[in-house]
Amino acid sequence: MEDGLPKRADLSDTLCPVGRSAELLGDRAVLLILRELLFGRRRFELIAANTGLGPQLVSARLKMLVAEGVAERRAYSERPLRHDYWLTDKGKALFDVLYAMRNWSERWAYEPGETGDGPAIRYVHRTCGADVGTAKICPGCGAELGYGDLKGEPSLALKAEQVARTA
Amino acid sequence: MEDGLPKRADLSDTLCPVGRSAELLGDRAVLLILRELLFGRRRFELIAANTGLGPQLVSARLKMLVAEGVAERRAYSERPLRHDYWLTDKGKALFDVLYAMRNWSERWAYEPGETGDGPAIRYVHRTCGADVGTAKICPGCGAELGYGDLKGEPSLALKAEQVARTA
DNA sequence: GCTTGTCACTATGATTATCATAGTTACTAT
DNA sequence: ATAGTAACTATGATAATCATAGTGACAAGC
Repeated sequence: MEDGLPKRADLSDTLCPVGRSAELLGDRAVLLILRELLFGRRRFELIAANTGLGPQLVSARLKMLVAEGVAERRAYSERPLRHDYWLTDKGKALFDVLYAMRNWSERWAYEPGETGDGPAIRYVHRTCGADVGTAKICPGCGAELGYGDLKGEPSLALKAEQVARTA
Repeated sequence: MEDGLPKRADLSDTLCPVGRSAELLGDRAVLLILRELLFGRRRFELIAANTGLGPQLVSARLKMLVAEGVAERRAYSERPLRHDYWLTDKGKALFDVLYAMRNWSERWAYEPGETGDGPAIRYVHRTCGADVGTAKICPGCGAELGYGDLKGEPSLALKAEQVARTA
């Protein structure tokens, strides 16, 4: 392997929409990298450090995400020549999936008290300021919540973990 | 391996909610099995046939899903003794994630005309009858859409594929 | 009462992906 | 000239997956 996803029974041509996205999203590395990109962490080394994935895996998956049109590779410096990765519109639309994952986890994946109190990440609607909790539509203004609409505030415990990871 | 998920860098204790669910959902087999369970296909052989996964993988993942409290193993016949798998509330809540995946695919994952015309699966809100398209809240009555609220009608092309798979 | 069939699995060996670690390239800064 | 930084590539050990075949418990037909 060196150019993307594992080669298993191929589901990319199934007509089932869940099967199709499962080909892309049913991969731990991809989900973690998308998380980083959605949070605006675009540089290779940052992604590798925050996800704990080896550079070979990060490299393979980023290439695949670019090939799939989910991400774009851009030069952010000419000398020295350096590249980073940005989500395309197709990639940004995956926010909904990761947000649903986050909501599920906040409700079902923690022991009581594990995150201090309150959620692991608190999300606030940028346009109206309401704390959205784990809602799909803003409890403050009723708007649908999509890419770019929310501002996340990690709990102290999660912040500490993130600092430890990149140190 | 024989008792669940691959043993990679462990993320199940990360405080990040996306990381935590990625440990569960970042696996093609798990997503496909959840799709089957959400569609009410509960028997082992049906799941194996519809997903195209080998029985060893199906077995390992179902065990893990039961251990995680996402699914439950029930006897549906005493003689002969036969078991099938049901989603728990924790499992049913994953509907939101798979529905987000479906919505993303319908918008981004098909070539024009690939599904005939219209979506690969048409969803109708059970309580008000509206076609929900790819909305997060019902365009007919404004209700939030969750597990059990929708009735799916696969396109002719998808139906044909499903029949071919189990034949 | 013996064969065939069904269903939920388990066993096995070849193939393929992942992990940890180290190394490379192309520059900048001291 | 040496050290540092960022984005990777290379390598070998380990671990997961795939395809295929087989098992155990029963039912149904001849």
